[in-house]
Amino acid sequence: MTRLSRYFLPTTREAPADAEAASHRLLVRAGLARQLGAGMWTWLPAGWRAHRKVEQIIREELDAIGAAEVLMPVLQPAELWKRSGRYDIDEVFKLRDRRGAELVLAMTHEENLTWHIAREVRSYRDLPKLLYHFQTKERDEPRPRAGVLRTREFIMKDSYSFDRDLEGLDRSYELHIEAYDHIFDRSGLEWYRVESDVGMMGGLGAHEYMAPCAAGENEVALSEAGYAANVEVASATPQPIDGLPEPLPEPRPVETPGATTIDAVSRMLGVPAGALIKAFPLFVDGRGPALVVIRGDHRLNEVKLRNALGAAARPAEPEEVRENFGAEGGFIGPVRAQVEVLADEALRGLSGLVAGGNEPDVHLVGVEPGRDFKATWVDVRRVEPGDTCPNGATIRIEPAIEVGNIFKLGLRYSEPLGAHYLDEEGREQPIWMGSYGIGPARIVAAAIEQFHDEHGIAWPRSVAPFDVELVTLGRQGEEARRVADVLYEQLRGVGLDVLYDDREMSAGEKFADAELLGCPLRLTVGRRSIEAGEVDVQIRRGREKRSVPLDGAAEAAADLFYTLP
RNA sequence: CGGGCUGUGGCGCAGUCUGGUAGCGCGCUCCGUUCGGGUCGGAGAGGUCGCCAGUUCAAAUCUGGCCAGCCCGACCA
Repeated sequence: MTRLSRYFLPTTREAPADAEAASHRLLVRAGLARQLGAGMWTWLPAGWRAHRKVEQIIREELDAIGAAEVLMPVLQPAELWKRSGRYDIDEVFKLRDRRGAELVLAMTHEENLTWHIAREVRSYRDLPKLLYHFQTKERDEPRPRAGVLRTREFIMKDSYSFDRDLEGLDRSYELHIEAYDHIFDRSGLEWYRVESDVGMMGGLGAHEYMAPCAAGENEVALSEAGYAANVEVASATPQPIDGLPEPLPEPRPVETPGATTIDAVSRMLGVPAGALIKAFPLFVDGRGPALVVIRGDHRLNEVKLRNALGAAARPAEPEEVRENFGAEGGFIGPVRAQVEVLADEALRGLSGLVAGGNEPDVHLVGVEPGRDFKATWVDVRRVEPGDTCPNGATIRIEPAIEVGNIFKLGLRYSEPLGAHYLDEEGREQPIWMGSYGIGPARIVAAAIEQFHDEHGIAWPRSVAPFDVELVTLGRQGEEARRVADVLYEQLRGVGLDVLYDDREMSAGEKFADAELLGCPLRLTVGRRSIEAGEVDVQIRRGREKRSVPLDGAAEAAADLFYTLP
């Protein structure tokens, strides 16, 4: 019996002043969730229903690939985390119990599960294993934001795969791709599986599932030819430069007093920004000073740079720049540089370029990479909209929220936690692991982000809190109330989840609330429709109105419901 | 962690500059009215002005400290 008169669905006319993201505003306005503190959210009944619908889709698809659900504690011994080397991560919440024992609140559960696997798995016959769980994860986020998109405490589905070898891991990974593709299709979202950075943790491969939306924290490079990559790792063919200067037989110094920016040099010399060589003096961990150069109209991608270097790097300090280049920032360049030079691929084959002269107020014109300086060629620039993807189509860049990720962990946890097995020859082998996450709350939020209008949410039917909102305009004792009471039972009888708005309120308020909550179908029973022998139906997405005969209305509603996106 | 902003009935805000004992809209309660797109009218309830200290005859208002929240950036294995 889900009667709105007794349900807890506190809708509001106005959103909290500090809510900016559409999902944040609508989660609150539609009565789905409330904030308790920074990055701490309470799911109210209707919001929790949506969350659970997402969970159920995930369960079904993971069960379908042979994964089995478990439950693990949030509170864990710090010892495990010290062993895996994750205890020092700032985001890990740490605490002590009354005896002073150190504990952590888990942000993921690799240590926990690997610990058990290490104890229980002995033989190659015990592998592979696919396990998953839903659990509250805790993260001391530096900056919670955008409603439930980034919180300090949230429920995450994590799967972990345990295999005999890399080939086995590849199979588990492929199984997860299969399951995840189904999950996100069923969730009704627009989504992309993108290549992603394997991060500092190493790893053998990773993809992220991204849902484009305005409030997204990530950027994805997409093309019509099916290219999809996180901008952090995206590669593309650059756009050509218009008006490149004529090549010179050798670099020639020119006076460029005070021109320390790309823009200033470009204007002073009358050349396009793309004709400049932008130089970044660096200090590479364990290697010392280096210089990375890219095209003047390009931007450096720090993730790609880190991957190209195979080490972390920081911008060189001003003293280090003077010491190594004989000039201040703005006038340094790769020609006759005394340090290791890395040059972005986009510079390869160009000539007639302009570079810093490595002396104050001087640039060099007519520079040709390869001829005038030697460099290691690398791909470290950020792709730009309009670039050409590897499949030959034009790149566009969209903000997106990461709703899932899959990651080939390799031996990252099995080694420190001692997860081994004996192979057919009786030799001890490490267990190959993968981990695979999904944030149900982010799917809920992304659905709202992607599907809303000025009236409220327009849920995909698979995650809507209810399939149908039944609105009666009749008061206690009126016929419209009696008819709606019957229809409510009939709708439930045909298997629909129904929210029944039986409140004694004006029609306008009930309609407005129904559109705010955004169930795929709204059925209205009032005196007018009864006299016509009909029930009025509104399809929330697009707000299309129809009528169906009162007789058989439940079946008609169900038939219509299953045709909706 | 750096930068910016905000804390005043449940929500959204004004009042703070220029100190004089708190106001508006929505919501809520009651009465009447209306009844298929947030009806209309009337009467009410509800506030330690984020917290602590200081200045002052007097502090929402001035000063100092603290706390919380939001936005941008850094960060987000």
